[in-house]
Amino acid sequence: MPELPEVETMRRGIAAIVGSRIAAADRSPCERRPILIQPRPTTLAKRLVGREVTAVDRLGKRVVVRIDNGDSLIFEPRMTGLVLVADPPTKEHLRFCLELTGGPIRQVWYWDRRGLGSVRLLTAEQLTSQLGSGKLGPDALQLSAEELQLRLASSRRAIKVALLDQRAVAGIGNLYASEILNLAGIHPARRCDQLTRSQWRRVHTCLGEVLQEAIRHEGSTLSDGTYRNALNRAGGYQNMHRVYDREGKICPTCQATKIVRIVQAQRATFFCPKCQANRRRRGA
DNA sequence: CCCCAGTCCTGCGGGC
DNA sequence: TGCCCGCAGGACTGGG
Repeated sequence: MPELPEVETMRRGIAAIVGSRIAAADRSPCERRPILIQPRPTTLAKRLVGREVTAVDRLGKRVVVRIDNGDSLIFEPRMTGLVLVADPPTKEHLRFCLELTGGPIRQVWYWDRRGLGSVRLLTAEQLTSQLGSGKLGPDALQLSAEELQLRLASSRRAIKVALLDQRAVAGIGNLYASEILNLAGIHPARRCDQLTRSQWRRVHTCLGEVLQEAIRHEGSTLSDGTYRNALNRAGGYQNMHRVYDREGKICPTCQATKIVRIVQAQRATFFCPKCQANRRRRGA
């Protein structure tokens, strides 16, 4: 679930660790099957302890803690991971802890109910080869309309499926793909190679609007309540959702048509059949 | 190139 | 009421 807005909120929640020194790094006592930690915890701690944090970045849906020797500690939350500085939702799903000195934040926790996520320490070379531009497309918020069109317009895939491809554009997931296309008025099954230039501009504009607004509201906490910011507080953007998880409800744009749910690439897609009619030109 | 199904995992909600 | 099954999907993999 955590997509660009949620991961960006996590990043901001621990950004104050820049300049702090790492005092300890360890998996937390957790009876669950251990999550992926690389390298093994003892080696990882050896490489981290005593080092200084130089930056906290985001790469797509991952939080990247930069270390003063060029290494990067990558938190990848996947479905249910959280990066916390206080009060976890439950103790039993705490997976990893970073202890810090010399700054306002003493501990950064990685919490993960389902445990599909990971904590990995990568060298600069590993980072480039595993998460560089060949593996991960440009960030959704650092992308011009022209580049978006250039990267996707020759594809025969459905636009909604293509937006989920992290090699094309990094950061968009299942929830925001539906939201973006509803705001843009484009049918999710429309083939990329059939979108007009003005439609690509609209996708680009709406992509920025939806993601920025979601960041402003600190992300979406769905009914399962899993996602929280670093202070264990729920986000607010779920109250702004136009279509996601709103099958059968009235579309907020046309105020007339019921939202429909379909499945694309084995994932749920929500859209308004009236505002997002599947034809080349809208309205004309 | 692209598609599909399977994999990891847990909690919840529908159905009986 | 209680239990079982299926579903949720981010990233990845293997087969077609």
